[in-house]
Amino acid sequence: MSTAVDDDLWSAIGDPVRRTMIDLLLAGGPGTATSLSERLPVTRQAVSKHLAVLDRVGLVHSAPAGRERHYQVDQAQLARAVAQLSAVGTAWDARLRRIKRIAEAIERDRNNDQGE
Amino acid sequence: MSTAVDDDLWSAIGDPVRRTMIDLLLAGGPGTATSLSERLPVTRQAVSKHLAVLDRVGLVHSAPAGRERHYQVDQAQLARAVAQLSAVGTAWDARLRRIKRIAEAIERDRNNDQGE
DNA sequence: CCCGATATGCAACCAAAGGTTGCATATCGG
DNA sequence: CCGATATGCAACCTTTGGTTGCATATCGGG
Repeated sequence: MSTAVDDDLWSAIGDPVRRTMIDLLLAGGPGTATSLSERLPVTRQAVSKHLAVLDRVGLVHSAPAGRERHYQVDQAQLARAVAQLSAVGTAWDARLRRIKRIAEAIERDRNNDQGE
Repeated sequence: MSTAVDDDLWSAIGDPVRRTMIDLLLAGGPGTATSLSERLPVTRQAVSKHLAVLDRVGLVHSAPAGRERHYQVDQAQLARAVAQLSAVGTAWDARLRRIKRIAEAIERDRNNDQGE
């Protein structure tokens, strides 16, 4: 079951640029649109839009500091996003294992029939 | 470190409709664009486009069967995608723990300074 | 064998999202 | 006070997800 909020979280971290931005903010601490854009293949304005998206879903918080605006990751919300990721991952993983188990069962049955 | 192929995998499973499609294919076995669209809030044509995207990154395979075309999940590729998910998840998780540990260390130092 | 029903595929068209450039505004610092 | 720097806002372009309409192909009963 997926809620609208969860889908928002997913699409927020689904963008590769936004994932890299989160990486940079986690690795280097709080940063600005300008400082992030220096390490990304897109312009400051594009970064700014991505930050707005991340802010809207609560993955980052911002605070004005003079003429700059500092952004930092909301750790609780990111932890929640990580939980979403691993939830989908484990769900698919379980399905794959179940399918494999069934396939093996069928294989065994087929061998039995041939043996009769 | 992310490669172009990995980004393709990510963006493929980043779309909520495509994630649901994979869920449906895993739960119900092989299906067609028409059968999937009956359980999704989008038209058959939209589903068809999504299937083309999933096919292009190798997450599903298709085979014509009379007037139908059956799609099924490529288990190995999906397993790889799941690995990508959990890799990013654990990386962020590790960063979060490290940040928390550093914060606690700073807190301890501050208390020590006050004690001097 | 033929014809209606069903499953696809292809094309045109629309709206939202990601990206860019250009310009206006605000703050820092000598 | 003034130049340099950091943002914010707006217009515009391209890609992507979604739709409708139409043509094509196959299945099956009469």
